[in-house]
Amino acid sequence: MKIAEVSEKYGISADTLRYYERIGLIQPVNRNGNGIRDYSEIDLKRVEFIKCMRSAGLPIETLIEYIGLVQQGDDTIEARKEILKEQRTLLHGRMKEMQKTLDLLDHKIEVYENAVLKKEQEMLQIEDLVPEIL
Amino acid sequence: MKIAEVSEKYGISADTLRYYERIGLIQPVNRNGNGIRDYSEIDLKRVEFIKCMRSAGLPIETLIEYIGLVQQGDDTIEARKEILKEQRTLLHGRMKEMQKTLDLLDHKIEVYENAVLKKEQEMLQIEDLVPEIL
DNA sequence: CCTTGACTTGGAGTCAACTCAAGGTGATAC
DNA sequence: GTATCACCTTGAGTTGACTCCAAGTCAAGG
Repeated sequence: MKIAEVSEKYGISADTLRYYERIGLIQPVNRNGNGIRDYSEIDLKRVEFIKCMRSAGLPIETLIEYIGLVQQGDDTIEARKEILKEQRTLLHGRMKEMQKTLDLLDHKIEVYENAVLKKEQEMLQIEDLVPEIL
Repeated sequence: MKIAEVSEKYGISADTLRYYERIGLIQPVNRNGNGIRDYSEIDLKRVEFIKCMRSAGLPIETLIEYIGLVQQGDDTIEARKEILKEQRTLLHGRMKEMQKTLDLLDHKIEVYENAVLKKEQEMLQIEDLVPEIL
């Protein structure tokens, strides 16, 4: 699979895919005869994993460290687990913050909704008054 | 309340508080005789609101726009509501992404946990074997 | 009176994460 | 055979959000 298709498939720009590769966030992708990247199924899995982690805000540096450990083999399993656990904790914390914000947004929207309703009712009352004035 | 206390109270650096004020994210704070900021209760509420929104990743630009509308008075209620609704949708989307990532992290951690267990069991078996070899 | 320390300003510097640009190669379409 | 197109590389530029710096003011303590 060529870079444009991968870009399309995952919604990541080709520039970003190359960038990820050159900084070591994604392992080097195989090339066809002309030096053009040909993403394998495994490469796609890796892209998808990185996309998932990045979309949740895990820092690139941490992910590079993790990928580095993966490449070093089974002796690093414990270390990898620790990284993931730490990131899980951090992620969990951020989600809690976001939930608070979401609740506040909901509350504010509701307040605004009532404010609009109130305004509309006032308008109606004015309209209602018209016949009585007449 | 002086800037250092506000900074302490909310965990936002004094630099950032001044920065927020100069870009219009926080309305100008009253000064005492010597030009030193003296945060009122209302100012604190504003700081807290901004802190909450920023911690969830709402962009500064959007918040500036919102604050601008607030200052323009009641005619902007509808517009404000729309901004908040849009941000709520975006936030909701991000949280869903994060939940996916969290699930994946959980899964991977579990896999690693099992891998470690398996390794330990192998070790035990080797140890078990020793007496039989002897 | 002088120093220390918390505050002020405006502007510059930093950081993460892209994103773009310039210049080059090779396959395909006309 | 030449124009177009998608790809390549390296290095520079951009963006958002701070963060730091230099130079200055003021109040209080020794």
